[in-house]
Amino acid sequence: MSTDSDFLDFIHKGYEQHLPHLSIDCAVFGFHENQLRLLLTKVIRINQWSLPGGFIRREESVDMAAQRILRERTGLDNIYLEQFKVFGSADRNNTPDTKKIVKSVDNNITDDNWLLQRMVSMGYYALVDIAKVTPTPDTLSEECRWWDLTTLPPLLFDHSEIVKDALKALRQHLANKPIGFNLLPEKFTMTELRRLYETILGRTIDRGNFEKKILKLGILDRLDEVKSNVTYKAPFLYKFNTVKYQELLETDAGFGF
Amino acid sequence: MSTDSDFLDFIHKGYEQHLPHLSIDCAVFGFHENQLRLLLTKVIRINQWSLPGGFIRREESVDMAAQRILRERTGLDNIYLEQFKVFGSADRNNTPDTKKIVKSVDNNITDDNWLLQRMVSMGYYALVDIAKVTPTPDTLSEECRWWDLTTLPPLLFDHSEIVKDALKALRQHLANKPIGFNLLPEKFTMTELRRLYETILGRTIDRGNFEKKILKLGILDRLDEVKSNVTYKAPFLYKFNTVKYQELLETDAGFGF
DNA sequence: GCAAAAGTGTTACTTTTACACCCATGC
DNA sequence: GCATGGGTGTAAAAGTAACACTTTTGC
Repeated sequence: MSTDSDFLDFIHKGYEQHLPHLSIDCAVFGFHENQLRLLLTKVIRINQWSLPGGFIRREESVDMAAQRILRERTGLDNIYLEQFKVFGSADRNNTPDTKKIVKSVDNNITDDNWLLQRMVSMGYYALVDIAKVTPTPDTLSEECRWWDLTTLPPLLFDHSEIVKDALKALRQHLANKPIGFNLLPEKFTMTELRRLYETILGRTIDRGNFEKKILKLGILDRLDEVKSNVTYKAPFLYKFNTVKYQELLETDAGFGF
Repeated sequence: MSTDSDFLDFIHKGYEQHLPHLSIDCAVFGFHENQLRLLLTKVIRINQWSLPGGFIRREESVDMAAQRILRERTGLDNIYLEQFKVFGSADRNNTPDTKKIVKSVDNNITDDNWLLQRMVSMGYYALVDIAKVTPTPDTLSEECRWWDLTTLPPLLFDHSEIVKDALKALRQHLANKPIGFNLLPEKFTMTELRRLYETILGRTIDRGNFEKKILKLGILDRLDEVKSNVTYKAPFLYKFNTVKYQELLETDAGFGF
């Protein structure tokens, strides 16, 4: 689907390969300089930003579709993904924009085109290490880049609501499961982890208490290594222990910050 | 859709009114004699039990569809409903049963019939006061009744997995939000409420501590009324305070039992 | 009186919170 | 030295868990 003719084919006959009326929208979160960031794509012609998204191929599961879509946007495999809500209003994508986008490619497209139909969207959020991502626009987009979550532009359709709900789900999950690590590089300091929690939960957390609490979970391994190039006492680096993490997930243990 | 010809019409042309490839499955929970119960429908011809479910009309939202479907099965309006997961495997309803059901009504139906296509299902769970429900089969079912959750029959498709996940979501939510009241009648005793929690969470809870904790939330009003016809000291009746409940939901307050 | 379950209180234990103290580093 | 942030400890407060004592009712 990289050439123009492939693209026209997708618009006209995409329903042969994809399920109609079903779409996926992903809120991809990253963390950089103590700020939560969101990956957005700029839709062609209408000059409007939207969440990365796509459709479900007839032979793939919904979860696999989300993984595939994000692989295309980020270059990453095995992304941490959570399907948090279904967006199913009858009129959520019934806006002039929808026609404008499609007709900008082929003005002969009729109103019964599959892309102009009602779409029920599966909302996912993803947590990624921002340094590993290569933002890549899709065929319907002219740009793909990170935005600071505090200064988002207006978004397509109900995508602002999706972001709001994704953030709510993320906060809820973060307070109950140790998922924050997915936003950090492999090695990180205790303060980096704490800043992440503070940013997402929107409040400060006592330094000493945070360290005690998170270490007691037993899911962090302290390395014999400190962060270099700092102008103060070099802090230890920690690594996330996947084995103990899995154990913790299964026990459903509380984790309230 | 009550006569046979309406039904044939639904099979042949239902896609005109409904979204294809999308279905809804509901795990409806009730509580009776200290047991959690589940509402099931028996599918015609194949002698198999399944979750109540249905399809989404083109003009209604997914949530409204779920409410409508359960209104038809239970006679109740404004049911407490939670969309907890999407079931989106590519082959989840690709079984001989699917054809058998549809072809039992009209043997001329072809494999491209909309009901035989892949279905992505929105999983909901519902909490109802079992005494208010009038179980009513739909056109594809010959029976609709309550089952004890501990002795469920084998279920259609992946419905057993849906039930398992619904129960998991219910446990998770119950421990964080005061939603259990939806399973009880308007007036209830403290012990009835505690038994409900014990049953769903699968463990005993100290009587005194439970009472203290739940009263401190301030969402229960003790009535000047006691339960009658008991052979022991008559316990007070309590009523659920909707106003305070809403406040609590908004504050996202913890509620860990 | 006795059994059963309600209503309430007491105490020990655990967890959380707030904050303090000293350490290492670069300027 | 001193400012900055790291690493660790402690004590008060809050919350939780275990259980005990009394009350009411029907038999």
